Amino acid sequence: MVQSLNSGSNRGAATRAESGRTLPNRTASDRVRRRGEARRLDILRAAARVFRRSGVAAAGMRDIAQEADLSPGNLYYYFAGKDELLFFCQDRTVDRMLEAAQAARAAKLPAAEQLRTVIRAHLHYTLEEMEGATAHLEVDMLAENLRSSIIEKRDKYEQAVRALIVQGVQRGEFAPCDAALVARAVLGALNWTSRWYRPDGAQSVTAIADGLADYLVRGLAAAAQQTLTKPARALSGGRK
Amino acid sequence: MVQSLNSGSNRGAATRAESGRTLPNRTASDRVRRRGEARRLDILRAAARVFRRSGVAAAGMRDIAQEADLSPGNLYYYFAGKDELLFFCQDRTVDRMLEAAQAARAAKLPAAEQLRTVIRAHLHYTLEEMEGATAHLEVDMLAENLRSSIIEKRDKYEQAVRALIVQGVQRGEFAPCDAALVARAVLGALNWTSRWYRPDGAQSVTAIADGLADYLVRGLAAAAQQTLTKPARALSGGRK
DNA sequence: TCAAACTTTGAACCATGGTTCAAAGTCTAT
DNA sequence: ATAGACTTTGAACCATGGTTCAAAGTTTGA
Repeated sequence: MVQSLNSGSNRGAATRAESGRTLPNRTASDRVRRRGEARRLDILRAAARVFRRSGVAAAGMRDIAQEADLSPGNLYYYFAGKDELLFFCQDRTVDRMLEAAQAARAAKLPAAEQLRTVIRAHLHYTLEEMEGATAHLEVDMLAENLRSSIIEKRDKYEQAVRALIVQGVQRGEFAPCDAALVARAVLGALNWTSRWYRPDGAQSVTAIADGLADYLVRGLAAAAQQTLTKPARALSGGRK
Repeated sequence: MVQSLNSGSNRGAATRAESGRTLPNRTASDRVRRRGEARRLDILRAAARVFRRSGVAAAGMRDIAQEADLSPGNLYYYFAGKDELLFFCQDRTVDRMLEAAQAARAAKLPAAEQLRTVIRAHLHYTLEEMEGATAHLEVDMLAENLRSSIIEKRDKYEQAVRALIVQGVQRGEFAPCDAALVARAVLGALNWTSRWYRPDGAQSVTAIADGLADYLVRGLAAAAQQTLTKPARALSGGRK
């Protein structure tokens, strides 16, 4: 879960850090490794930025290298290739979202609030964190071996959201519904934001999150308590 | 609007059909032109199929040619290139959806029913018609000139949906809301279906459409009439 | 300060895939 | 049947872009 960032091919540093060779002084090589990982993260963020800006397909390794301030060839010292770059972007993001979903589900809150929390987290990780890991959505570009791993986690996340809805229904807080379908509708509405959201737009991410949550939760709320869960916010457009 | 299918580069037939040259017998050359257009449509459908199967980026001209039963080079006799192929796919689909949205809005029906109609049409054109013109969603691949045209129509469509929601609110059939955001949420939920829908899955397209409509409309319905507009369907999964 | 390990470079390699083209095949009108 | 228009072919062209690599630069440990 900690996902030390170097699981796949690691030609670079950090590999032989474990190899028990009684190093007289461990702090120094630790510093090297630490720096290496930091570098990797920087590169990853740069890549995510380019992915977001140009789209995964159009993003070239040369572009990414430039954005990360290093030579094209040097990229391959830190990552095995574009696939791995994309993979880590996606993996980090989906991990965060999964965590958030499971935490929300465990929390002692009304189902509506749980869902709200998930929605907020989802948009945060999709649009803000990790330079807006929009890459999360383009799984098709990965080679089979990497892809399946992401798909699996993605499915797990979807299950978590679905479970949250089912739970709400069971508690009587949500109206009965086709939870699988609704979960997909919610996730679709959320994921689609990456198509139209612009960082310099009128609405902040949290404003968008709140607005979407209002609508998406209302469609679920059991008729009786509809107005109880949360007073529907006024119809505004550009509150910061 | 009729979009005679050959607006861009048309090196092939149909171009000089207009050239006033007093043809002794028009029916014959008409037949040729007719056949040409039919062929173009076949190719377009084949392309759409490949786009859907492999994704726009991964779909190669050679694949498309094979799917359409002709040689790679021959494709270029009917279409200027991959861009144009993708363009026509998208253009046809968005035209249909726009039509449907405007028709629905003009119809004398409760807002909830109007929205239902749009949702059904949207999914129909996205998942079924035109071999499931999933291509509709990948605008980023087109060159600037073609892309802007599609974007424009797409925006127009979004406006139509939004207007429909606003209208519902004004009539008091929908609860007040941020119509722009809700419209995007609805469209997101709909467009996202192309990521998970499988023709051989348990639910038919109309079943999915109904299910989504139930949820998406309920989130809009004014509290008072909520149960009036449509009795919420039972929670089923696989009705044909 | 020296050797080993770690980084960096950028030019070159190479597969992929969109596109072109000249030659050949087929159909239509007379 | 024949000229001319319409189709088809598939090999070759070429730009793009991911990737490799050998050599050079820098840091670390003794």
